Amino acid sequence: MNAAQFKEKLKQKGCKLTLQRRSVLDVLIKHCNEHLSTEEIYDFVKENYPEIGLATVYRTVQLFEEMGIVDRLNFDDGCSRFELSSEDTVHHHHHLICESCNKVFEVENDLLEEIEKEIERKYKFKIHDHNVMFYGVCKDCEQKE
Amino acid sequence: MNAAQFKEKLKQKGCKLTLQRRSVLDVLIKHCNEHLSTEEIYDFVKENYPEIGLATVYRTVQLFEEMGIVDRLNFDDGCSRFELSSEDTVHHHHHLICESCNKVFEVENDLLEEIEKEIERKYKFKIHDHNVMFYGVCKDCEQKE
DNA sequence: CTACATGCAAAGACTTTGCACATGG
DNA sequence: CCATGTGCAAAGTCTTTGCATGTAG
Repeated sequence: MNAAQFKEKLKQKGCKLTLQRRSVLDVLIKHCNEHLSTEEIYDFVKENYPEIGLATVYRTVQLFEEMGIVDRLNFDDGCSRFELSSEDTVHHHHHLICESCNKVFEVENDLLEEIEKEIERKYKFKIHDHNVMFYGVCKDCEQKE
Repeated sequence: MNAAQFKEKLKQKGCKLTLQRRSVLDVLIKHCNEHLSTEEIYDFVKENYPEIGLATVYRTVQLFEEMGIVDRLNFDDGCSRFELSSEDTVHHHHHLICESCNKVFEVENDLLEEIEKEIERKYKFKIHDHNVMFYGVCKDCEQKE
C-alpha cells in the first residue's frame, strides 16, 4: 500500500487524505506483524503527532475496516485489535493464543478451505469470511512447566 | 445435568446451591439451542424470579464458565453469549453467522481435528480449545436476494 | 452461626457521539 | 469556499465491584 493507492482508495469513498489518517496507516505498516489495539495505535501515532485524539483513531480504524485496509481481530481481551489485511486473498492465516504467556502466533493452513467448501455444500451457506482462534500452550511455556 | 449433579459440582468449588443459580441453569436448559446474552438470561429468569439482580446473573454465568457448565461465545455483537457445554467431548460444533439476517447456525464438522493435529505437530502448540466462526449468507437470504 | 451469596448503586473499561473549530481539495 | 475531518468532553454500553443485608449448610 503506497501513498497514491491509499489516496485513491480514500477518494473512492469520498474521504480526504489527512495527516492523521496517513499517520495511523504508517503505524500499522511499521508494526505489521503485531496486533495493535486502538489505544496502542494511539500511543504510537502520538510519538510523531502528539495532537491526535483517541476518538480520531477509533474513527480511522473503523474507516480502514470499511475500506478493507485492516481486519478487526477479537482476542477476547476486552478490546478490538487490528492488522493490515493480506493483500493477496490466498494468504490465509489463523491465530494461536497461548493461555500461559498470552502471546499470539500466526499459523498458515489450507485445510480450512476444505471445511468451508464442505459447509457451503452441506448447508448451502455462502461463506465470506471466518474467524478462527486456537487456545492452548505454546512450545516455550510447555517446556517451562 | 440434574439437580444432584449440579449441587455436587457446586460443592466441589465450595459454592452453595441458591435459588438464583438454579434459576439461571433452568433458563439455560430450557433455551439450550439458543445463544443467550447475560441480559436475555436475566429477562427470562425474572419471569419466575423477579427479584434477581443483573449483577447476580453476570456472577453466575462467570461461575458456570469456570465450572465448565457453559461456554462463552463471542459473536462480535458487543456482549458475551452462552450455551451449555456439550457433555460429551466428541460433539464438536461451529457457528455460521448470516450477515444478512444475523441468525446463527450450528455446524458439525470433524475436519477441524485434523487441522488441530497438524498445528500441534508443526508448531508444537498444545491446543485446548478453539473458537471458530464463519460469516456469510444463509440459504434463505440467498434466495431472497 | 458464619462463610458465602445477593441486590443495588457506583465505578470501570472500551467505544461512540455532539459540537465547535479546523482543513483538504 | 464548503464538505469533510478533528479534538475534546460527554454520553453509551457492557461488565465488575463495594458494601450492607440475606441465607444455605
